Amino acid sequence: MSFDPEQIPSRFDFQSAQPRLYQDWLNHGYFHAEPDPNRQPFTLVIPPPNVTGALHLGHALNNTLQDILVRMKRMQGFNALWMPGTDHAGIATQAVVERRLKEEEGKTRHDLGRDKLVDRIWQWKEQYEKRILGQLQQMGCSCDWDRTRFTLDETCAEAVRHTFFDLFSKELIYRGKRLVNWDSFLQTAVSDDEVVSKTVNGNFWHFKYPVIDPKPGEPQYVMVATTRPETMLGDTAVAVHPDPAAALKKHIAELQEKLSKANPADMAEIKASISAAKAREIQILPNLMLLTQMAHDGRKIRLPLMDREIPIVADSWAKPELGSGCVKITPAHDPNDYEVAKRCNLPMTNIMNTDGTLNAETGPYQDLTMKQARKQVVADLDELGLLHETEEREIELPHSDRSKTPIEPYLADQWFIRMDTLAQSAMDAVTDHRVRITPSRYEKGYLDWLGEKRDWPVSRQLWWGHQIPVWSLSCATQKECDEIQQKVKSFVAFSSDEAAIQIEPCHETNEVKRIQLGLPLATVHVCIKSDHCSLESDLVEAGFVREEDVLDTWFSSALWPHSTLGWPQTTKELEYFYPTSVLITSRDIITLWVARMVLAGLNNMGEIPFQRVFIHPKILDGYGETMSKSKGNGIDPLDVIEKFGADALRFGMADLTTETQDVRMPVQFECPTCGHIFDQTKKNRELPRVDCPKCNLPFSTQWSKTQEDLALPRGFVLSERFERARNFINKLWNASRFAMMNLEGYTPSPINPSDMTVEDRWILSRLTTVSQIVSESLEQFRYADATRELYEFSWNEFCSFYVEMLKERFADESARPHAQRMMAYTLDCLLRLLHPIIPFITEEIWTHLSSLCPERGLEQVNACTDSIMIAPWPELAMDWQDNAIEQQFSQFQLTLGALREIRSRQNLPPKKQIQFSIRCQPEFADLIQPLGTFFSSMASADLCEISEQVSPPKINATVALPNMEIFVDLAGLIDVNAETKRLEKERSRLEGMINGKEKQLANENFVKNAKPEVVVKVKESLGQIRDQLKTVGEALKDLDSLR
RNA sequence: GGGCGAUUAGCUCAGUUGGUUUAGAGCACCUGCCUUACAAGCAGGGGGUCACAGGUUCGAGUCCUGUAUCGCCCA
Repeated sequence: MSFDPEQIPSRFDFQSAQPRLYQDWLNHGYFHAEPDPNRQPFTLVIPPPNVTGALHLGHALNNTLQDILVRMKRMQGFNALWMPGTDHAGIATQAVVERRLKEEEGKTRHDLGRDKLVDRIWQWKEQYEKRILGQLQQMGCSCDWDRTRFTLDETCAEAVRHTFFDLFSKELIYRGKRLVNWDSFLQTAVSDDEVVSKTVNGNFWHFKYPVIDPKPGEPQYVMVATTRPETMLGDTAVAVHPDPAAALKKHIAELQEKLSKANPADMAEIKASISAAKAREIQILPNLMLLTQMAHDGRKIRLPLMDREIPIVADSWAKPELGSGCVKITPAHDPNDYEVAKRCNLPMTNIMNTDGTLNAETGPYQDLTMKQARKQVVADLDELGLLHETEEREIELPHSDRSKTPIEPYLADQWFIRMDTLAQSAMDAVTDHRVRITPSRYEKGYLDWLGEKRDWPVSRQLWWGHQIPVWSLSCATQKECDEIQQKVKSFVAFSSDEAAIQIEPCHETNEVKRIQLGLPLATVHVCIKSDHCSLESDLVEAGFVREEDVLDTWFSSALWPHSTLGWPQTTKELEYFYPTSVLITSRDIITLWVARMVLAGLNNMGEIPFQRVFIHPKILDGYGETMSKSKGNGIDPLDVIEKFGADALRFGMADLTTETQDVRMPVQFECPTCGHIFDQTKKNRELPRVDCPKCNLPFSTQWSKTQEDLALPRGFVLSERFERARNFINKLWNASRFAMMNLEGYTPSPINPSDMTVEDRWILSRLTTVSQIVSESLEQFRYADATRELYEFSWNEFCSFYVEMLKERFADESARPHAQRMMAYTLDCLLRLLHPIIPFITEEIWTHLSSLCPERGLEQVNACTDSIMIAPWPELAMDWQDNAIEQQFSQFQLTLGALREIRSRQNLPPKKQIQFSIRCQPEFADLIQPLGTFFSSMASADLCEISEQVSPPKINATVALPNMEIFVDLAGLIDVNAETKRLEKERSRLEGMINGKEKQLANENFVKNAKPEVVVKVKESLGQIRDQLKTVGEALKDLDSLR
């Protein structure tokens, strides 16, 4: 292939290059990995994005980091597998589809039925999965697409089923009545993690419950208060503290303790609390003590409206320092009351239907919604004269994160995973560092959460998900129960490898009550291991009914590292690629996902799922708020790719990946009409149309709804933070372009060390250091360090110095072949180091470079690989690191900088050639001399003389460097004032430093205590600075004489 | 209430175990340049009592304590 380097455009056309290069990689199968015992594997599983919606910037960050790592490992020779896939995200996806169904067709899921709804969700999934995978591809992700999995596909389903069966058999899964967070809109239980607390305006109602047959001196009523009066219909007790006097005393003591440590601002408030508590000791304590006694005597009160006798119980949940000191107990609808009921052995009365209306237990209130019932209950109590007071106050109300409706605590049948041993195994794996979490501070949260060992409720009353493989049948008597078990075991297809039985006794332990309520004695559960088993039909025939509920999404995600590799089948992939090497994810799912993967991996595989976990930062907007579509401050990665290119997106992402936990990214709008970029504000980010402040023309946003708004051009939501990366890519492109323009006639040959110039040795030394730093940084997930190193090196060393210095050598026929080889080799290495971060541009340049120099190398010439993707990772021999050369070069750089500064201060025209001389020791002259000619090309300054004996020209500008004095001949040019100003500034800087150092050395303690080498260093530099000051002083004197 | 983290230039961030010539970068700003790789560029410049108050130390942006503000997570 031949091409004309002059034709290369001065900007990288990423829009045309990206799809072309990506397709090329796909065609060559570079992303695909097959087990190969002769090579070492490196495995990553993608945190499967959920199919609810398109990817956002957080995903872009997450996947960029994974791709960088996997591309580097691939180049390092590992057999690298990046396993891709998506997550079905049960509740989230079903909620989205249901909402659309409602909005567009006015239907509910029940109108459609299970199968049809699930069909709809599959359609949604197909659409979004395609989009998500497309986004990953546009970002350049090198996933092994042949192995793409979905948490609801057949392979994953088999893994889920096996796991469920295994845990069921070990009795680590059980069904029980538990108080769950009930989402009455979606009609499912949601886990604690899916609940968010919101502060809303509410009321605090105070009611009087009449005491039954009060004795003389005893209160007529017990006062209780609640924010949810309708729940009183389900009250089964009223509680009072078992020792209110002691509790109140303790409370006061705690307040006093707090007061002693408080700062003045808070004191008044605490003092007020103390006096209030003390007043209580007088006003309400006697009454409470009386009630406590009544509780012990088994006295009862009459629950109004329901006309039910309920006990007064003694329980420490009732706080004597709060309200009336008594609290109503609604076990089936309040988590705290539920605990009280368990402690006091109280009945639990469920008053709610799954749709949030009241059930038959509530008599006349049946079928009312909670809201209606609240109104009615308050009115009815008021009517009876039992409403004491209504207070207004702000209350914390839990809401479902998915449907945004208030959560109803609700007593329901749920499947649970017993966490004690499983959680412990996952804790041990991190404690003994089989699994290492980076940054390590996140270990604490992981261990704390698992340490609670709370059983994990895994059933969800949804239709989208893995349906629980359990068939159940209730029985009324023990005999029936035994017979049913016998029958199940007699089925032809039954074997204990394929099916397991659990007996769940009725939660109602009171036999009389149980029979009264018509509850079964027990329920027989049969779990079947595999699908399509004839056992299923046998069971159904015998009257068993399959559990309708599906499993929590995290159940299937927990298996991801092994299920994607084919478990429970013993595939060659599983044997070879498991355990995976690294997991990269964000901190909000350490507990939800990471912890569960560890325990599932240990349970199913007997081995950890990954060796290392890297937790990356979270991207916030310029106001420090989480980016989200619902706020309008979300940046679409595709917009960034379209405007800045995928490489810029990736480089930008890597560049902000420091150890910090949050990074801010100010968000801007870009006007589609005039291109003006301006800050997004909390106000304009919510508008359906925005007027450009520059051209005044409106554009549409994600909020546009009306025909009129939608017809407007769409404004981009972007961040200027990607400009730095885009500019860097442009710089690299142009440096490479320059290289191409000068590689004509290149002949491959090993590079002869004796031909090497100072700058050759310098760039090789730097390149060696840089490649080492980049490898180490990426190995330790210090992405920002790697990008910064590469940025600095590419721009400030390679472009600003090495390429500049090569210009002259390319023009010299005799120096040209060597210079070309050096250029080809250096660029080659730099591209390889950059490739994992910016794969597209490096591949494009690689292709160009290879067409001009198909064989290149340093000590040895090799044919380059077809693609940079499969080129080896640069590992330069450490011999190339040369401290002396680097020091020499930095002396040159200092000199050049000084010359440029003088030119600038003196306002000399760029093309005006100047002369200068250097006075220094011979050893320094030897350093600078070989680079002398570059002063001319890089600063239009000719070095006339360099020696110990140089005497300054009559009219000159002087620069005092350590070990060197520079004199720029300014005859006929000098601006005395400018020069005087410059030197005076320099003088005061030097004086300041001398002052500081002298003080330091005058301090006996410093000289005595500091490390000797530090003291020596200070002394040395003081000497140097003094010399410099002397030079500056003399120069100023000379200048003065010119006035 | 508990935990984690942040606070460094107008903005976004670096600053490796305390000690290189008294804090760096990008953007923004000022000056001069279309110097045949790059104006998304080149050369130069201005701008910071490192949130505040104590402490440890010969020496603190860096370590300790407290305070303030902000963010996230958990209850």
